[in-house]
Amino acid sequence: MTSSVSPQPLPAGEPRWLDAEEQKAWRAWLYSAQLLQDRLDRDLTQRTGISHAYYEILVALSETPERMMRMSELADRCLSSRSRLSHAVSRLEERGWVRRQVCAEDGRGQLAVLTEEGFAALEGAAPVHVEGVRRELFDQLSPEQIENMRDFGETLLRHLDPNSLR
Amino acid sequence: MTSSVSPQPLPAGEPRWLDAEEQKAWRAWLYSAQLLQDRLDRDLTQRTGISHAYYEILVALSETPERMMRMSELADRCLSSRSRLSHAVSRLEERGWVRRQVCAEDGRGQLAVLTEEGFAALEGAAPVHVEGVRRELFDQLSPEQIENMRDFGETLLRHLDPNSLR
DNA sequence: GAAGCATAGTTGAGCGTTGAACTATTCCGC
DNA sequence: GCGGAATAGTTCAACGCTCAACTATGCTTC
Repeated sequence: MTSSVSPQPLPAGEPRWLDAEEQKAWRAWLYSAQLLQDRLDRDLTQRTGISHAYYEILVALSETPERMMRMSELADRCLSSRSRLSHAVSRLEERGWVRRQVCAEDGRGQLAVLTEEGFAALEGAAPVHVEGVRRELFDQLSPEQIENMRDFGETLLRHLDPNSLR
Repeated sequence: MTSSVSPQPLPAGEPRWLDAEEQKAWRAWLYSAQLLQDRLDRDLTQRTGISHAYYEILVALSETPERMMRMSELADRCLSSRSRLSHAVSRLEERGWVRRQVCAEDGRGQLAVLTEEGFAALEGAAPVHVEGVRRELFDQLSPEQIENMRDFGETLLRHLDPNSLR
């Protein structure tokens, strides 16, 4: 958290406070999202030694034909800042799961490449991950609720990040 | 992330992989949740100097009659570990927004007390926070989608944390 | 009332994230 | 092809979080 406060213009007039029903809806979403992410991350980390953040990086790389990707593209794909991704890839390099390679077409660029060891680690973690998502999310919801979840997510994504609905 | 891997029993048999539609629903939820939390936290932090985590602590304290709460109760309310909350309260103490006070009924306990300065900081941040939640969330959704969001959240909360539906 | 155990909270070290400053390369206009 | 702007990625320092170890108080049972 930076401490520099730059007060930007807020809409004038009384704040549009949430009423009791809106509060409940907001809290239900916030708490469920935090608890679910926390539970899945904890479960995956404890069982496989791979945090959800690292898992996402490995998945992204594994889904490309050559199992490699430009650093910036990988950062976007993982909703990560470049700095954060750079640190994370360094740590994955130490584990021998990813290596860096200068990009042939652009001398400024780097490619993150998934190693065989990295792919094996991902193969080990994937069943644990999918089982967690099933157990904590899909198994708890009706088909209609799942459809609503998707509709809700896609609506928000259109607003938050128009480029992310690939 | 700890690196100690303790392989616990997974259900035997083939993993129940997600099909294409399930993948889309899962990703829509995950990305929207991450982007929304990120956007709200960033916006609040930049405009007020108060992160969402700190904001939640101040709100919890402000909602009690005496503007004070036991550390553990506050941790539960904020979906926080005790350690995390203890660190956070220390940092809020440095800002003069919270102070600690030994609990009269239980010598082991501590009360976190919201100071006048802390309350003032909260009053300044609240309009910014609610405006963010409106702009990024409620304003993007139909009444039906809002109802679905609540239903979804409450369903998950019953599974994840049966005590959290006050 | 002492021993053993449970509970409340803090501390410290290590890891991860953040935002700003920095290096290196490429692109653009002339 | 030169100078300046833009882009790609890394590094650093400060902050925050996690887990485990620790202190201190209260509870229970004999």
